[in-house]
Parts: sequence; C-alpha cells; structure tokens
Amino acid sequence: MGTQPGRSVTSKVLALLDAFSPASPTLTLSELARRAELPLPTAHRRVAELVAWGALERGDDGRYRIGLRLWEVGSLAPRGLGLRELALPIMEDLYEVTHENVQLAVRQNFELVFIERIAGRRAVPVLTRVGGRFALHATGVGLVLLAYAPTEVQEQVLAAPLERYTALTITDPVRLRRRLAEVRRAGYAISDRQVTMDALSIAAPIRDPDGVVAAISLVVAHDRADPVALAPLVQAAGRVLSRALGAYRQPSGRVPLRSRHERQ
Amino acid sequence: MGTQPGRSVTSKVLALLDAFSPASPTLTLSELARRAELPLPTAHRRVAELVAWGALERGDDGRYRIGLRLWEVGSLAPRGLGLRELALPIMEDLYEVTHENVQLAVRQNFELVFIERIAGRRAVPVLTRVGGRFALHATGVGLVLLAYAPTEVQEQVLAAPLERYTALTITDPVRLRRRLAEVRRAGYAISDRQVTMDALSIAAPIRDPDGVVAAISLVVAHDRADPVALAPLVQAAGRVLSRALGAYRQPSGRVPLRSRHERQ
DNA sequence: AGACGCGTTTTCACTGAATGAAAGCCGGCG
DNA sequence: CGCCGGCTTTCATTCAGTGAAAACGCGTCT
Repeated sequence: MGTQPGRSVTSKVLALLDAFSPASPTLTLSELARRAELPLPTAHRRVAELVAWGALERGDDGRYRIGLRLWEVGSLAPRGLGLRELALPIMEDLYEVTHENVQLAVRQNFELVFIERIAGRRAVPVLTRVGGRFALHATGVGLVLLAYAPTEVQEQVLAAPLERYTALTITDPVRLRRRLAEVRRAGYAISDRQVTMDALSIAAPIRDPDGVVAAISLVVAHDRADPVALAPLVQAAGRVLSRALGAYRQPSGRVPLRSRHERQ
Repeated sequence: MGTQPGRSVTSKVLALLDAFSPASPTLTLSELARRAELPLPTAHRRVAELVAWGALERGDDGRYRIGLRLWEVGSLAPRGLGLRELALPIMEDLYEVTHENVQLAVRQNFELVFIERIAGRRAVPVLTRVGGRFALHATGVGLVLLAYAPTEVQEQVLAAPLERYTALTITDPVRLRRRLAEVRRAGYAISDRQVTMDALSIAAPIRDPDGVVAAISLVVAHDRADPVALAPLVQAAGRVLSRALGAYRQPSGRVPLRSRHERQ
C-alpha cells in the first residue's frame, strides 16, 4: 500500500493519542494527521472511532481534545491516581503545616513524571504540571528517584549530557554521582537553585516492598527557609507513605522473579 | 473469520482498555481477553503493543495494569485535569476553611464523574473516587449538574427509575423535577442524606461562557453544620471558578444578554 | 520423580478490516 | 461568483490481523 507497510493499526491509534501535548491540548483533524504521520482519511476514520468511544471529544469549534473517558481510564493507573490517592492526605498535611508547594513524582524511564502537586497561592511559583515530565538530575524528587534507580538507569543518565537550567545546576557527571551517594546516605535530597534561581527543594523517597517507587518534595523560596530543618518533615511524610505501601512489612516470601522473555 | 466480523481493531484495543475498572485495576491476560470478548491470541497481540507503548504495564506478577503513559495522556483532557488545575487552589481554600470534604464533578451523559476530591482526614468518609462515576439524582453536585443540563438529559434521567440509596433519597420524578427548579432558583443545591444517612452536601454550579460545565460541593456530617450558612461559601467558590473560566467575560461575537432572571 | 492443569506464547494458512488516491462537499472570503 | 483550505466519502486493492491448534512454562498434586 502507500506509506509505511509495517505499521500496525494499534500504533496508529496510539500515535493519534500521542499527538496531544500540554502545549497543544486541542488539535484539528489535519494537525492530528500530520503529527501522527497518517494520511488524512486514515486519521479521520480512527479519530471517528475514538470519538465514538469517548477517548477523544470534538469541541464546538471542530477541534479535537482528549476525552473524559480516556481520563477516567488513565486514572486507574496504579502509579498515577492509585499512588496519589494514598499520598494526598499526607501532602495536605505537609501543605497545611508549611504552606509551601508539595510535589509527588515517579520515575518513568529516564525522566520523572509529576503525579501530584499542591501549589500554595502564597508559595514560590513552580513551573511543573501534573502529568508533566522533567529531567532527573536537577529537582529534589529527581535526585531521589535517580539515587535509588537501577544502576543501568543511573549510568545512562550520567552518560548523556546533563541540561543546565541555572548557573548552579550540576552538569558534571562526577559531581552528580557524588551527590547521588550523599542522597542515599542522608536519605533525602536538597536541590538548591538547580532549576530556577529562586527555588530550592527538599525531597525524600517513598518505598514499597520492592524499593523506591516515588518521591515527595517541598519546594520553597531559596532564601526563606532552612532546608535542613524541613528535611525531617519531608522524610517523615515519605516514611508514612512507605508504610502505607507496605515497605516495612515482613516481606511475605520473595516474589518469584519472572524472567521476561525479550520482546515477542 | 471466527468471531464477530465487523469489529474494528480500534474497538478491540479500546475494549481492552475498558476492561479495567476501579474494582479490578489489574488483570491477567486471560481476564483481559474474557472481558474484552476477544480470543486469547488476539488479546495477547494487542496487549503486547499496548505495553510496548506504555498504555499498559505488566507487573512482576505478570498482571497487567493501566500504564503511566496513558495516565499522562489522559491528564491532557481539558475537562479532567485542565479543570482540576484551575479548581484546586480554590478547593484548597474551601478545605482549609472548613476541613470538610470538597468535591468537583462534571456531567458525562447521564452520570457524573468526580474530577477531584479533597478528603479531610477528620471529615465524614465519602465513598467517591476521583475518576469514579455516580448517578445524577442524589448528590449535591449531581443535582446541580442535572438542574442545568439540557432538557433532553433531564427528561431521560427523570424517565428512568431513580435508584434509592437511603430512606430519604428522592425517587419520585415529580418531586425531583420540583427540586431541580428550586436548585436553579437558589443557585445552589443541598442534598440532605440522599446518599448515606450521615452525610449532607452543598453544591454550586461552575460555568464557562457556554453554560454550566461542572459543580463544586462540600460534604459534611448531616448533624454538624448549618448547610444554609455554608451555601454562600460554596457559591462563592463556584463563582470564582466561573470567572476564571471566562463565564462573565463579554462574549466576543455575541451581544451580552442581561437577563432579567439573573441566575446567581 | 512424573503427570496433570492452567495460563501464556507461538505457528501458520487464510481473509476482511484497513487503506489512500481521488473525487465530492462545505463554508468562508475576496 | 469562484477559489481555497479543511473535512468527508467512495472504491478497488492488499497487508495487518486473525484464531484454531499446538507448544511451552510453571506450579501443584499424586
């Protein structure tokens, strides 16, 4: 046939969903087709099906957007809402005590994804978005997630060029490696003006029986608070959550490691 | 071929996603196949592609769950996180003032979907879940959403049997119709022990330029607070949000209609 | 130990769901 | 009016998808 034989229908459908981004949450059919690299009629047909099911919605302006139905399904992700559901009360507490930004993130490959954020109106503005991604090497949550990530992941991140956000951002792999060791030793991370020059974050790991699965942090104005004083607070929040996830429970017989067959 | 000719690949993929539910957020391949009504090999192939993309994830136990990637995409739904993002600070405020449950919901066809919920540790337990659905005729948010829904929707809901949750649940269409009129007149809804005998909720509409798009509510112990006293608080929150959504902005092309029956 | 049972993965010959070029449609604009 | 850009439909062609059946793994029962 015409374009790329070898492309599955499923991959096309997924490409259509992937066309949306925080920067362009609504798209026209033509934009969708272009971004998903599909001929217009093909896009048209798949999109129609997605709309019928509710994965996409069509606005009065004719533009397409992600539908509520997909949001509903997405909210069943254990690492998304499941985690969030558990964490929110504790995040609330942290927020109420400090009135600073509270963030919750997990690692997804070589980046982090923000699962939840409580943004105090009076706190330093942060440029993160729930569902948004960020590099692992700069933020507090990122440092924690990286420090406890599998070695392969760490090596891969350390091998790639580390993006600089401020004059203080650590971009030297050797220094970063040392920082990660410190984080593991201390059990928390402080990221001082690594992303913006006005903010500082204190982060702690969240564990389940298999290891570190998420990180929680407080983002404060860099000149306002004493990070070392706040660390125990954040650590405590992390531990409460870890306990809720069963991290300190007696490992009831090791889960047999299921050898994954490479690919299909 | 074998099963149902006429079933598109896309519909199969969507059926697989739809197999997950709050009650069963993780499934084995066989369960997935059964629920999606697909032969096992077919399910296996589609699922493999979904996992490769990140729409599904496979746990160490071999069970499948909704993947973080799908959660990310879902979080781009304007009626989901978009709305939530805007609402959360105001919900925080409501929570901090009252320490009661705060809920945000939109209507999806003939049900409501909870977009956000702040559950106070000290507040009445509520049985709702973010991403969960509920009937329109009982809760505070439901009454508001129904009161301002298109007539067809109201008729359809009133025509169907209204499920009873407590002895006080309104199940008589005639009474419900009267209640809806009251809600529109008052500009807020009070749902007293309609869902459980210990809770009561006060809800107000949230508008954008096209009408009511969501509802916000406070859920309190039925014997604890004076709902009429709390109503202005909830209404104010609704109005702040409506303003943020551009509800009271000059409709660009349209002549501003100053209705005599100004709705709160 | 061997045999059974259950869930998953792979094989393989067949076919209809998907395809896209081209033509038709619609609504806005000069 | 006639053009233009974006959307929708048609239709002959074909490749991605299919599922019965068989192989595979793994835990459990005898």
